[in-house]
Amino acid sequence: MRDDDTNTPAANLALRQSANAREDQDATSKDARPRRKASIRASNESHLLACAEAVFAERGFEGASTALIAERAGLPKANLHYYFPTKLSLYWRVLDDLFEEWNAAASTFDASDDPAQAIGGYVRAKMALSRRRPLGSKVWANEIISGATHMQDILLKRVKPWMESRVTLIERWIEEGLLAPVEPRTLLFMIWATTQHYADFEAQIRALAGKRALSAASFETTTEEVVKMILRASGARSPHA
Amino acid sequence: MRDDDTNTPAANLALRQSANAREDQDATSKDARPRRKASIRASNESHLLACAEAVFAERGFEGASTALIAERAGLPKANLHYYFPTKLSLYWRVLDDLFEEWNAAASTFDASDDPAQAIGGYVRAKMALSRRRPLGSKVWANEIISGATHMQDILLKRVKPWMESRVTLIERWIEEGLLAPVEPRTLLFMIWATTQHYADFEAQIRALAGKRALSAASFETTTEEVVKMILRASGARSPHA
DNA sequence: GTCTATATAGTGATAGAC
DNA sequence: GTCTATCACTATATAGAC
Repeated sequence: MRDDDTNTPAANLALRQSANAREDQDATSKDARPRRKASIRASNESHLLACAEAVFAERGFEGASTALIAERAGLPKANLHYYFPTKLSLYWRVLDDLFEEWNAAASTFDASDDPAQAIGGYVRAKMALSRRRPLGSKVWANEIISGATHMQDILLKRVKPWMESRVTLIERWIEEGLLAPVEPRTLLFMIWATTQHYADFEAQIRALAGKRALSAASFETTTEEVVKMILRASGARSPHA
Repeated sequence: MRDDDTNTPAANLALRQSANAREDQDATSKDARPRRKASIRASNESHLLACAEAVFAERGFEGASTALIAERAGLPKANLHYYFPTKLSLYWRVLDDLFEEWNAAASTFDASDDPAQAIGGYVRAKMALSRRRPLGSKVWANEIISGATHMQDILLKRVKPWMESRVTLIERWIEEGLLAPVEPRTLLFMIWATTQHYADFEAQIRALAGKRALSAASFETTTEEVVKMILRASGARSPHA
């Protein structure tokens, strides 16, 4: 929600206020008051979450300050602490949000029984996610680099089970001769690393390959290039060929 | 130098002092004084650099504090500022150090005219570096994620020229039919992303694959698995086959 | 639900005795 | 070359008027 207006505090404030105003117009009936309040809360919270994602991405958890997040959101710091009592509670909400997106992309892995389709589709979904929400990917990366102290639960209870079942699936594909005898986890790590690189190492890619390399058209081409290379790496064959 | 004693301040102090004592024993001649002083400086500086690398890796530049770095080194904060006037100067020294290692690994790319040898050797060198100095890789990753503001010079003047010439080389291999028609930069990014993942995402790998996955023997196997997959992805053929 | 003012602790950096 | 004491500043978080 409004995840592209995280730059100047002034612009943010203007957007935020017009959004509130729009919601106020609908609030004409008797029961409007609680609905409007709820809307204000929802609007401010999601706006703060978007700004927090940007600041956590740029400076990590310890380096981020609630003052800077509030400033970007065009709100006083005390307001931020009204919605999110502690910096950690705000951070957790951001991480939780990110996992939901991760999970949505993960589900594309099961879209087909054909390994080339499944893996190709998953790589495309991960590349699209890197493109659409690079800041989120950076927050995740920062969290893992810093030791993943706040993500042990997500990793162990949510990500690990997903990985285990996908490992089993990949092993079956190998047995059926549809994939080269790869180590399934190594393949999955390679997919994650390569696709997330286009979000996390954006600044390096820009410096080395020029910003045109990150244009929409170029990103499409790169995505298909990555798909091709990952499929070759995994030795995927069509089941009916 | 002593890059594995960055855990407890007490242990660090003990090691540091015994190192100094060892150096003091050699300082018996007249001209020993300046040499001993130089040794103290060199020893303290490199010890501080090692501890700084660990703290910058865990918390990023903004999140790291000179107090914490000094504490890990078993030195008072004022001492750190005696050797490194500002936090930024310390950070730059760490980045500079890291680039030297990056550069050493990069040179392995030119060890052979055979693309399979060159690429395979480079992947092994990068995996070995991830294994030997994961904290350094994390500092680099953190710096790029945060926008690479302090690394523009290194990226543009050192990394980019290296990449350009390697792109030309890869394009020649493709013309000669020794490589599949891949986009050279996409291949290089894939190599970097995949190999550095084993350093930067250590915590995630540990959580998902268990710590035995990061044992020495397992890492060797994984390295060869990664080499195999990258070579397949690039479609490398031997020039004399 | 908003926001000024502030409590308390930590920050980078320095002075100056040893 | 070492280290205590301290400066000016910023951090998270809260109180309490509006």
